[in-house]
Amino acid sequence: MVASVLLEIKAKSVDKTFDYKIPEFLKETLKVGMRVSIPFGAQKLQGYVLEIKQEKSVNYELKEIIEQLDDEVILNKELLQIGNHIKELTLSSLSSAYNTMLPSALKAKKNNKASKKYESYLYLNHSLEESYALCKNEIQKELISLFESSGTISKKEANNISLSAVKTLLKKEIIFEKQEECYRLQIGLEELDQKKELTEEQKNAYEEIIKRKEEEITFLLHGVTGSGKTEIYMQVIEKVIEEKKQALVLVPEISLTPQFVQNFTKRFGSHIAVLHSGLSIGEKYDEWRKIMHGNSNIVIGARSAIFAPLKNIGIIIIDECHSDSYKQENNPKYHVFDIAQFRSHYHKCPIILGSATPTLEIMARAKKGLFKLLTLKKRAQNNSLPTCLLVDSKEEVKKGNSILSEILEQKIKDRLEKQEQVMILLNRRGHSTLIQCSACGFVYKCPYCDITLTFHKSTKNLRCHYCGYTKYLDNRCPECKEEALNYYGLGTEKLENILNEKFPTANIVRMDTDTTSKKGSLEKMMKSFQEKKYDILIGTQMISKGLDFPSVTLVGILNADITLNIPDFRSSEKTFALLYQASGRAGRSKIPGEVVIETFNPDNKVLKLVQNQDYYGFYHYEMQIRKLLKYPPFYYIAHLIIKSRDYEFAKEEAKKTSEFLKKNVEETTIVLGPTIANMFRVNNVYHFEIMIKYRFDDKLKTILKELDSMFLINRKVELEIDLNY
DNA sequence: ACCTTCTCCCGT
DNA sequence: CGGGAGAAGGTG
Repeated sequence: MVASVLLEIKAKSVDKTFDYKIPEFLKETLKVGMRVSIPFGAQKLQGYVLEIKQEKSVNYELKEIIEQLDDEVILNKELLQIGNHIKELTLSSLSSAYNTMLPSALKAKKNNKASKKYESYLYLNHSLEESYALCKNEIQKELISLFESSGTISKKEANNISLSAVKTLLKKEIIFEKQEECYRLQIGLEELDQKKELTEEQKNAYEEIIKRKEEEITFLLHGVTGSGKTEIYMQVIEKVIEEKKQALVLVPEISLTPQFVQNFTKRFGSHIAVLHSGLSIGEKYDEWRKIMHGNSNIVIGARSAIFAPLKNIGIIIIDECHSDSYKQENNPKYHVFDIAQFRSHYHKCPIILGSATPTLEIMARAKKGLFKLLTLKKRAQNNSLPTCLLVDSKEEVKKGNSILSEILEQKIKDRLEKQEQVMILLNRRGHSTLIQCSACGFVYKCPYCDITLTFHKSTKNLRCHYCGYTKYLDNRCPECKEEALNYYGLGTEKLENILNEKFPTANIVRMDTDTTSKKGSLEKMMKSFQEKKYDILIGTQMISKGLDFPSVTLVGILNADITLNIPDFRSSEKTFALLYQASGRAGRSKIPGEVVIETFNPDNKVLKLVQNQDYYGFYHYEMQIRKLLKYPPFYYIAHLIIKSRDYEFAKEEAKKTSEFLKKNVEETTIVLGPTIANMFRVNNVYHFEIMIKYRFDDKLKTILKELDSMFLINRKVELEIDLNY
């Protein structure tokens, strides 16, 4: 017997299967979808068995499989198909598709040796009554009583009660111990919550979804911030679970998982699995196996959780569906929604897209009738949306308030006195983003990328936010040796220092990737803020979406222009969503909320629309622009990056690529570029980009595939294709 | 991905 | 003609 094996190498040059002989001792156990270890040239590699057949397809002797690496199938039929789907959608290699779908414990890297964890469990040798009778004292009886509910207890737990009693019972063979697989992650059990009464609007949405719960259909649940989308999700899930099906819930950021997990455990108890990048390799592996073995009926997680190996999905929920975190930045550049659609078709179940600010693409499809639109116009407890104030930073600078406007400072003071909470959004981490010597004009830049270095005060170093280059900062200018460095550009770290000076009695916490990278720190901060141990929460965009802190009555947004000025056709949309979402964190209980937005462009149309919380105003305004400039949703965009360490080479290849495309695409397709990419030099690699705008072009994919294979020949230059730009 | 073979250029 | 560097080719 022969196995076709796909190597676990992401490179496209080996993206095909190789045949191996199945040795006698594996004939019974080896199945399609398992990993094996195989000889490949002079190396020993890992691969996935994609096919098992009787005869080999080449006319020479085959090498034998060395070892079977799994005792169960890890790529079932559906996952195998999803891999092929990703390959087609993104033009990536099949191997890189499977690679992103599986937890890293199942990959061949050196540093992820997570194995199954075993723990000792105790069992009774006799019936409960007999066991009680055999006991010599009360402590032993107490131990026996622990077996009443489930028939087994962990030895660790038992030892905590009485080490000696456990020993005695074991010795007398009243109980025995057995090693069993266990799961590392322990989700704290909460007291169960009752479900909430739905409002009229919520009930309508709920019923629409339930009516079509066996169908392959996408709902867009468009509800203002605080309209109670989560409650609808939970009641739909309840229905799904009743029918012995499972729910897949996706959240955009790890910052949102603690809140979701807490709410869901309160409602549904313990059969919840969590998958996100905050877990250790071992924990992720355990959660994955828990799902694979059918031991959880709700999965909550970030992007890659869309691949959770559930076998009978009843509902897929993509919360805050506008978030760009649902698109993977590196290869394969897939979008979660495309995978969700595949699984929705496979399991015949609905998808719910939830958001207060759907992207134009999503809303346009809903308006066209491709998605079923469900709208929630009111906040759930009937409290009003926050009032919103635009402050002109130019005027403030004139008054000498370079960072906090007078009015925002006033309002913060007021909330502190009233013991209400404040959130401040500043979408830039670090201390200062520009360090310049005032004596000679020297500016610190990354030696490998075209970007200024950001100063991080707590570690007293300068960092490149692109390639990770780090350098200790001396107070002396490296050029003229003067001690005259000036710190420009505001980041969250500096803001924290300033607020601490201005409000010395307030407790302030900062949440960004720098303060939440340590395991569990995010959960801790969230909990402390929820318990009002802090008065002010400072954060980057990770605090903007979905969080529900009822005591927050004031939201301040500093330097709202940061996102607006990014050179990207989606910058308006991103700014609108970010600011609207952040505003929505205010006034989520009885006390009405207020929002203060500081900007250098108070007359900007997008900011005005945020101020009025006018989603449809923004939608119609931005749709006109997109139509005029031929951007999505009116045109699709394919985006190419040509990169090389050799500047001239990259430039030349990019030019040739563009010419090739222009010659071959449909007449209605527009090829723009090559131009210097946004981040032109990263890690000393030069980037050029080409943008392809198209509406109907059946040939395009074939052309791009051809182009891709042409680039394989030359190893000095690389082509990256993004079909869902 | 990695190992082997091929090719080209320079040196004595 | 040997040696070193770098590109090209192949792996079942």
